[in-house]
Amino acid sequence: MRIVTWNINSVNARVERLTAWLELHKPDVVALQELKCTTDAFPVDAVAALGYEVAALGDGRWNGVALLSRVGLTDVVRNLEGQPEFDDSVEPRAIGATCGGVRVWSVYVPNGREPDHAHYAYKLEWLAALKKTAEAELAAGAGLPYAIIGDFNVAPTDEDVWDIADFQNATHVTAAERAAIDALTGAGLDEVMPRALKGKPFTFWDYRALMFQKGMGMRIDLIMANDVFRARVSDAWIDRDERKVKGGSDHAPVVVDLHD
DNA sequence: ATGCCCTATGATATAGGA
Repeated sequence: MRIVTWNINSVNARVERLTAWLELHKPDVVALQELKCTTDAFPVDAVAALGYEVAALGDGRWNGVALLSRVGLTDVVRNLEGQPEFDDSVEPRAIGATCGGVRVWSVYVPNGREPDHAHYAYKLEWLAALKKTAEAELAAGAGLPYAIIGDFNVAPTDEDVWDIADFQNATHVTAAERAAIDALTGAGLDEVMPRALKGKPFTFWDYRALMFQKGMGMRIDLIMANDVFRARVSDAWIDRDERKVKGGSDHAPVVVDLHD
């Protein structure tokens, strides 16, 4: 079983990239983030033609998450338990479903903007709600393989950015953000570390200033999974080739393969 | 020190991304 998480940075701007990737790598389950479209505007027909069911959640301009599956898609849950609001809005940043016997969540964690910005406090509250949701589901669950995958907007260690010296007073690397990721271990979730196919195992490279060409990336798209899931992992890797293509997203797909 | 690029939108600028 092949599962992938990919911040696609507008699903409609990249629908041809998406379908090409699906045809080439044949994933069973796909978690997308940053759809940048409404739920109704998701290109359902394009992926249905390749055998995928879709559960999408979007409100238009920013954010937006989806799950695609060709191994069943049931028990869909939209938003977190007690998900905090920003600007009086519950933003479309989380969707969960059971696909082929695996419980999967696609999440797009708030960016945080600046450490003293209200968005940063929101980010930490959001991660706390994510933990609560995971704890509640795992406590009620039937021992299914369980994974929260997506764009966490946190680099778990200093090795996960090109140069920690460039991140003074920056988000994504603060102790509080990393503690919020570490706290997911309390819910029974630990990272599945992907392989880099070349260079460092980064998953995001800013479009600006030739960051990709200079190897200046970050590892912020994560796979957080329970022990039952992790015991089935046969491989995990980052498709940096997809970041190279003209018209690609600024994030690379992160793939995890499970054996039966 | 700042912007570089890319996206979507009551668009002819702006906000957001990280």
